[in-house]
Amino acid sequence: MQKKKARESAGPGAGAVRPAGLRHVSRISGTRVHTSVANEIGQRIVRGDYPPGTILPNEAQWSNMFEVSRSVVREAIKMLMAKGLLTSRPKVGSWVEPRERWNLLDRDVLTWYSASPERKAFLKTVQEFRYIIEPEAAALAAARRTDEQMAEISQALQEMGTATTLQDRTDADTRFHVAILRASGNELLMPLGVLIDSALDRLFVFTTREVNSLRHAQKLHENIEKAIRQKKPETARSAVRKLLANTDEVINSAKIAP
Amino acid sequence: MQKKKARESAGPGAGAVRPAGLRHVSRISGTRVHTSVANEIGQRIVRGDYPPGTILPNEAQWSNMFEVSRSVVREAIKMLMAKGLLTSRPKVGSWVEPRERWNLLDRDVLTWYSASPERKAFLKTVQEFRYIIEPEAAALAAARRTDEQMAEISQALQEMGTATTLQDRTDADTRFHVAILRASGNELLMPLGVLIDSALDRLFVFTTREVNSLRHAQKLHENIEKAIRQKKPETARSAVRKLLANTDEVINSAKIAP
DNA sequence: CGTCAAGATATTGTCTGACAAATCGGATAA
DNA sequence: TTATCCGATTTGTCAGACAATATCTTGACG
Repeated sequence: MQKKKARESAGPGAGAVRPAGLRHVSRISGTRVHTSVANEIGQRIVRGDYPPGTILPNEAQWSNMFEVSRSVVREAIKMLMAKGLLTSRPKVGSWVEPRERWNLLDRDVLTWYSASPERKAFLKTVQEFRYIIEPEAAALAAARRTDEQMAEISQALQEMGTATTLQDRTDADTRFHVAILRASGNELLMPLGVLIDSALDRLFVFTTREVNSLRHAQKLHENIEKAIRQKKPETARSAVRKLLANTDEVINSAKIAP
Repeated sequence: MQKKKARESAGPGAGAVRPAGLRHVSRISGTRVHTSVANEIGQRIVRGDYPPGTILPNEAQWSNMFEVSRSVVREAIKMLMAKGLLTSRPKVGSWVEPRERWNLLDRDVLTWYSASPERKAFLKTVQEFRYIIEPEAAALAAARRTDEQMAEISQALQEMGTATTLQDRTDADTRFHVAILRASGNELLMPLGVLIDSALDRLFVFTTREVNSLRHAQKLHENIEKAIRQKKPETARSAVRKLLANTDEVINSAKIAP
């Protein structure tokens, strides 16, 4: 999982001892420069620094700002273009596309989005979305899962139970939910795993849960696993709803962290 | 809507009178070369020419194959990378990522996907997905729609009714459904508009519907609009389900077109 | 014989500079 | 006033060079 990497703080490039001046984009070692530039620009756009419709600085300006070559800037811009964040035309430059064109379900865009000012609202939106998707996914999984897929789900559940650190537990939790999406047999549901990933990652902040709460959550997960194992779609559906309701409670009862 | 553009057949570049040889990628005038290259490579990947795990030709080879510069190839590859189709590393090259990493809900990927061999299966998957999403979206819309959003929905409906060509009708149909997604008030639902877009586009092939069938479909749409207008979530939900069921019927009763 | 280290090698990553193409805006002409 | 041309700006494309990185090979050594 590249989640770990994403969690690292991005200090000035580790291995970035460049002849002429330090890189003006934050890099983490091993990352390629165009990726960093794309991250930086993408984050700024999603964060709202450049509202939709705004003309962005031109390639030469980015190139100066970040002290990288124009090719790097161009490759970064192409990546953002591929995610629907912007469009360019000769003589006019690149401008930010309206939000409805953004590929919000893209892993990167979602990451940038989840880090933007309205974190609380974001989490609420994601939860609402999960309410729509996950119960149905579980129901489909209960109807169509293969034995391999079932094993994957069960294993993730077990790893949730035996996890020693909260981080490990969260990772296993994510695997559990994503495995269900996979078992649903609908390819279009799989890309939504990034959502859950992101949600649980955000949720991570809230979880200073005590043991009782954790045990309860575990039980709710077990119910889902059981329903899918026994191939009971309707039971699976409502089990997921219960889990989500519980998650909502956790969010609401927790004080909002910075 | 750039839907029109997507429907054009892609003959050898119109304005592509190049000094040395014709472009080896199909272009439509106005398109940029890197876009065409990305399209070509992306299509091949999604179509299955290069199964996941395969090492792709290297940049120099693409450059030769398409008779374009390496920078163009690189920009194209960056776009595909941004869509999760591939990853590259020095000395080893670029390889196709496993399908679950693909950003299937991306507009382009979806277009390539919908054109790939298993069209029928694709349509079925999309329909199943719509069953999950759209009823809930309509229910949310019924609960939260603003008057502007309502106007948008109603207008699309009306344009559906007065459309003279099947193409116009399909476009209005798409607008209708997307407007509902927008009115749902959940930003994450909006990107799914591309799905509906794609689905109706595919469906377009099937629709040699006679007048009666069209009139019936129109009525079903009206029911949805009415429920949202009257702010009745439960009614909206079931109205959408009825429409989708009708769509399924159309698909199943139609002979599969080439 | 196997294991590890150093070097050769292939491929992407980055830089630079140049020119082409597209397009916007204003100046000019009908 | 409207249409047309022209200049200027920005992205688009090209070419060639070198750097960084990872794989593979080869050889030394235990």
